[in-house]
Amino acid sequence: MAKRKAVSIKDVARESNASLTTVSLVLNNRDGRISRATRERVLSAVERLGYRPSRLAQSLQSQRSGFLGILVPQLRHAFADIYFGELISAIQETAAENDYKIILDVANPRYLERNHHLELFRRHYIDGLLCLGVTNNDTYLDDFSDDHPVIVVNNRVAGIDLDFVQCDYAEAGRIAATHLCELGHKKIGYIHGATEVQTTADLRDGFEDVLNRLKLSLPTSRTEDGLYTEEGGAAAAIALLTRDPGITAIFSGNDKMAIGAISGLKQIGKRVPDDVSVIGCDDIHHAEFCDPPLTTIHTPIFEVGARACKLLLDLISSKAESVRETQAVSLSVRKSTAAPRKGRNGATQ
Amino acid sequence: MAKRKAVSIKDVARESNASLTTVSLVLNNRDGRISRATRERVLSAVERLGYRPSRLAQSLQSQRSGFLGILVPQLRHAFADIYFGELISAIQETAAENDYKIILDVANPRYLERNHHLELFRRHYIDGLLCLGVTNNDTYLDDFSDDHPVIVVNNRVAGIDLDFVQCDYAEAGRIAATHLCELGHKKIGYIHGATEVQTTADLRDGFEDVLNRLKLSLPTSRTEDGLYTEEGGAAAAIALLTRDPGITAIFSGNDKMAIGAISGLKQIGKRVPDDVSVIGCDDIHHAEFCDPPLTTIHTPIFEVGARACKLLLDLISSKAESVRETQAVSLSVRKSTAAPRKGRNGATQ
DNA sequence: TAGAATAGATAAAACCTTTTACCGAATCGA
DNA sequence: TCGATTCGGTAAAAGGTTTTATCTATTCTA
Repeated sequence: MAKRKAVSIKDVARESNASLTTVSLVLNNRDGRISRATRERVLSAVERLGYRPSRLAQSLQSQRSGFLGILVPQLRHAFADIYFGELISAIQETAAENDYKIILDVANPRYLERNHHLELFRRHYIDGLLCLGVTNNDTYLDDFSDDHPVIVVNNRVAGIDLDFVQCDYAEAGRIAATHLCELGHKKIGYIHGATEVQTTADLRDGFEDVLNRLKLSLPTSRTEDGLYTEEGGAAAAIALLTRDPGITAIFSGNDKMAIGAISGLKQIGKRVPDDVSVIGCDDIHHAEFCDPPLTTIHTPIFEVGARACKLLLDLISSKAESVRETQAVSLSVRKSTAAPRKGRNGATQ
Repeated sequence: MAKRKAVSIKDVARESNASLTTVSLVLNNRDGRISRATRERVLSAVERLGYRPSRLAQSLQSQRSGFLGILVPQLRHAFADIYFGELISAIQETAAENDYKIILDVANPRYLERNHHLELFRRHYIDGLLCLGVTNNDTYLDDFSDDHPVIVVNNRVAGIDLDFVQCDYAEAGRIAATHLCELGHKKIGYIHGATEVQTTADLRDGFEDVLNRLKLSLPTSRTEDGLYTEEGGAAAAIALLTRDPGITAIFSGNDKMAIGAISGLKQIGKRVPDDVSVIGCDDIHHAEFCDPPLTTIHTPIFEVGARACKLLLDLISSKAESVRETQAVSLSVRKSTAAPRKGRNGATQ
């Protein structure tokens, strides 16, 4: 691993009998002031030496790093999560198309305590930041001053005035409720994720909204925390059905928990959708391949990621002042929901 | 977004009536040459001004970027894949512990054609590179010269002499074959992933090795490509059983395809494991929550990622010269494998 | 008290670009 | 032929660090 010294613009200048400036001008195509002969001489020297400008020096000079940061929360192996993966894919693709590179950071307590999130800007690591998996407890978002381009992706933070791009989770809740009610369900259980996530609150609001309008309530006895995980979803479903065997349908705050719920229901001898319907939210790739294939609300996660990245770039280049966008969602009907069986239909209990 | 000028070391020097050098010396704790009084004066100015050294300037000076690159292949939404996610989690965690940050790049054809992978080093983006999801077709790996720290993660490349950290896939194949044979299976199908991946070849070699030793062959008729996806796994399982209904067990090159295979088998009325046993490889988190829970080979992916990152850092700091490591794998028995039913046991066909 | 040693601080070079301001030579108009 | 353009090119500053070599007091030794 012997580091041979990197070739710099000086070497090119010497090799081509031109000045530093001339080389730089040629390379950056600054107005056509350089003669054809000189240009070719420089270019051939560049080729010969294999010269490539140092991005460190360029960034230092231009005061732009060319990096975008992605900040994800600390979860069990954060990046192994399909939801974050999808967002990150979208962001990196969009960034690459615009000649930006992506830096990945995990906002664990130690990280925040040491103000590493602020260092990101202060020490010129990045030109803009995308925050994923944010909750209402993430007060560190308040630290970012107005002149730091920051966008919250697929979420909002109650009480903090930040730019965001999100899906319409209130509408998602309404669609799920409407679907189940139209099938004839009356006693519907709800498995929720972390309540400190704003979109989770939106989802529930939309869901309850429709239920209330139809005079169907959502008592806390039909509500369980599924911890956003498969295990949690399974446990929640079992708890719900044990407490209230009259439940004929379950709405789960995400697909992971929905898949867990189906597995939990099977464990206690319930068939899906014959005995209990299950509807999820997200439409992860895997949803199509469970047994039964999962009916769910499709949320355009990839598009949200791509859009957030694009708008962040606009923020950086001052093409935009403020970003607040909400994307439409839709129902994706598969095999995990059906009409309740006659005779068990709510009235039994 | 009015950018107020960032405070530099010069400002601190002025504010504290000291020279640039003194400030730098204080900040970097260079030998105790600075008097207590001066040190405090400087530190208080730093505090007052909120000064943080520019990492661009530091990197330019030190010729170390403080970044590690992760290069992943272009797949459908690469980062949404659990396998890559797990590796990336491990790498980012290890990097952060060592004060390195992670840059994410996707090696699509355009990227490689423009030699962006070489620019990574030449233009001082990164100090070292980790290549994920590499195949034997990835000749671009040959471009990296000896003085560029590069490690291939959980793979090798036939014919190219590169550093790597991997799981013992040959052993994984042997374990799977042994498990199925011990249960009494004779006609075993095999769903493979991309044949251009070296570890896939290792896996098959180990698998066939045991089969051959027991005088059980693996004819091509019992072999199908599952494309590494759930859909592919489902289609492959259906194809296998259609072609040879006597098959009583299937070994799948990864868990995703195994889960797809189970779903495919159900579609054609086969029960798992009653009619057909299925064993996977990887032990992804989800494997525990399928129906039935998947028997699989546990590969320590997270550890491989962490180890690869650690060794890359050793390479960078010249603590290591060359890296070649193979991690042990183990059998994780769940509910998707069982002894074949009497009377259908191979002899039928 | 002269000379040496030491403590404390600094000027300047180096890292590598881009950009501004300037200079000399050739060309042009009158 | 003189003055003004234009053309081709360059020196130098700026961007923010770290480090080396150097300088000036002060204290110590003989």
